[in-house]
Amino acid sequence: MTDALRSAGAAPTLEDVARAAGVSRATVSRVINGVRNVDPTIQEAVREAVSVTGYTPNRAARSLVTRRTDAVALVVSGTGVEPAEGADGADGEPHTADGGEPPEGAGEGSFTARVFADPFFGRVVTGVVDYLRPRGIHPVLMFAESAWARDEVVAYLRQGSADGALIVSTHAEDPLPALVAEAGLPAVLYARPTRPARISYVDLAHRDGARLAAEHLLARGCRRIATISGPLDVPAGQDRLAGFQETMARHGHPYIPVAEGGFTQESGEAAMERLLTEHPGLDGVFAGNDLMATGACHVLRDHGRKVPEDVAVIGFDDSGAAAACRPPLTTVRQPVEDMAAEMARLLLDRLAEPDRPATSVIFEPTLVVRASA
Amino acid sequence: MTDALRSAGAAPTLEDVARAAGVSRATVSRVINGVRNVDPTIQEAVREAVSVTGYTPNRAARSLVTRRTDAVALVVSGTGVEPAEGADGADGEPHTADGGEPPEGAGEGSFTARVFADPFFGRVVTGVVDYLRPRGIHPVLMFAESAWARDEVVAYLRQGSADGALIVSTHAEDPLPALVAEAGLPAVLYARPTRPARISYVDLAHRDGARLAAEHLLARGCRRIATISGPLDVPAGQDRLAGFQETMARHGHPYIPVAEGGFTQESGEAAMERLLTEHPGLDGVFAGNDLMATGACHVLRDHGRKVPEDVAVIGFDDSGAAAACRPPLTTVRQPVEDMAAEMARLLLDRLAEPDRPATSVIFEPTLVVRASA
DNA sequence: ACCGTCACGGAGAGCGCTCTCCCTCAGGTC
DNA sequence: GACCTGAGGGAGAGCGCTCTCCGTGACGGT
Repeated sequence: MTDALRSAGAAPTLEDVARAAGVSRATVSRVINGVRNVDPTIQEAVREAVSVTGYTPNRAARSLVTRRTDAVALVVSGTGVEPAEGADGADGEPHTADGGEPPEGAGEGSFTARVFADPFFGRVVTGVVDYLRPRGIHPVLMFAESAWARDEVVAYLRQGSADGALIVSTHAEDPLPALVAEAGLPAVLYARPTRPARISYVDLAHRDGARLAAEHLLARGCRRIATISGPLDVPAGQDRLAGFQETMARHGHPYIPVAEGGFTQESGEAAMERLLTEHPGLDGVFAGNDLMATGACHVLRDHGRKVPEDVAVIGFDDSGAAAACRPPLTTVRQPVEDMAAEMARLLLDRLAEPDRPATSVIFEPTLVVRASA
Repeated sequence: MTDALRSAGAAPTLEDVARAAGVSRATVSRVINGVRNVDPTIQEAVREAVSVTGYTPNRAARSLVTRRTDAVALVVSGTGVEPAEGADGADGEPHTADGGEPPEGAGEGSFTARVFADPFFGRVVTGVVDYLRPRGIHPVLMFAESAWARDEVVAYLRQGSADGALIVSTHAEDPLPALVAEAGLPAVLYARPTRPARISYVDLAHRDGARLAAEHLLARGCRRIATISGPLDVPAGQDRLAGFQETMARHGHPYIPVAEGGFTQESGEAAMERLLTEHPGLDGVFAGNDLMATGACHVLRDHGRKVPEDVAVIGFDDSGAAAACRPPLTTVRQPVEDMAAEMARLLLDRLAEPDRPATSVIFEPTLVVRASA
């Protein structure tokens, strides 16, 4: 009758299974977790009892003793407001409200909305999830765009609600990596932290990617080349620009017109307009990412320039936007999914061996030639 | 000295705080959870002790007793393979490697990758997160594209790893809603389930949206109108088509050429090509979503048709793709973020009052007029 | 026949928290 | 003064699990 009550009421516990199988709790636990040797006959009996009772281990109880949750925080970090001084007007970071209170915000302008407007994050999620899933780890989505949100992330980890964090930072000067590192919480970053910290990360050799783009443009015969850079307060933006300028200089083009964008299509359009006004004769453009390259293509066409005949355009990332663009974009591929998976791998390694020192893995970009250049 | 050891070693517990404040565990708990009256002086002492010890409540321990995790599963459900055309095979479950094994898959073709290729999901996440965050609830991202994955989701919920589920189904004949409903697990769906189930959902009045599009095209003077439908095994695809045909019929256009697409840009391109071959004279197109509309615009331009002068194009969703398209798309807006937030609200309501009956909330679409029609 | 040495199962002590009791004490009330 | 009341605080029993011990019995070497 206890069984009857059980099946009707609360979820079955280890105790119930043990009783049903005629063994002790410990044995059931051993069978379930596949640890130590258990007599095959008993194993069978336990499995039988498990399926009869419809038992599912209670995660909270397990976590309480193992100190593991099999969950990791996947946090998108950035700044909602936090002035990002340095760069002046073109900071590309709209000023939203950012109090000490949890954000009640929603809609178009919210941080979360902006984040997912970029296909980049979807790719990160894909890479992370595809790696974590077969390993039984679940990602908890978090955003850390304000001081309040950052504290929440740290608290979340300290509470042991997640075993570690995968942090994708959209901004330099992001305080989160330092916070997490100081607290000694296991974490891995996407992109090198601005200030060095004892924390692992994966990154791309942005300069090499920009070099690839420059060389391709040059090899194509372009001679009046300009670039639409990403935001200059983001390392990726800086590095791509620097690498591009560097290579161009080495090939005898010490001066390259630059228009700063904000990694969005609209900002790419605006930047292209500016470039076109000041340098109507340009015949090649390297954009800091595909979204901006797409915007550039639109503007070029609006101005009667054919891509690639009149102006060659190269993007960066090889995101979905690159293939969707007309013409399809020649672009520098960033293997985001692989990088995200590696990030997850580094974190899991670290969790397995807490003493393991921080490491970094740098990926090499490749040129994907399509129609735009 | 105990304190010294504490601060160096393990995380402080309630016990530590209690000792520091000179009260009992129960009192500290009361202060932290703000339940019952506690003397203001003692409250202050406890808060002080909390900050001195750097205490953070352990979530697992709390969950163990409260039976709440303050986490919800945000699950994207669907089937491994997209096409499912013909829609005859009725089973809706295309045959993928759908064994008992966890998927090790990754990259371009993986379910997760395809999911995030569509801006739609980013918007759902945005809506959900923006609603949940201020309420201290965290979303755990899950995918349920195979029998294995579905079982995992159910197990996850049964384990009490999450308090409930928000399910976004990409496919009709998706078995997950039924599984979850049967198990009596709290859940809310995005889009009405194919087979009615005792489960709440939010949805859009797709037919009304399609009517808006039809009327706009007609009012514009289009007379040779065709449509690119979404996949016909998805309710949203069916309803939008049906609503469109219905309205057109009512206005004296009983026959409307239809090309079925798969909600992707490429499928929109292919469908447009087909339409153009068979009906070169068409002057208006309604696409089942913005991605396909964007593809249609590309193809139309490739064929020398000006949008909207020669052919008017209307999309559906008002996703980021609509504004990014050249020309910007006139489209039927689906307030995804609001709908997602509502979905979260319904779930939280249900968790607060478990007996509350299942409800549904239907949103009305609106027409957003831009340049393409 | 004896003593390791395994292989295997059970007992039971927690993990850190919440929450129900129960106790105490101040302030009425009759 | 006896009694009630309600506010405020403590004790302690678990929540369901893991894991360290320890006990037992089978086996083999000497």
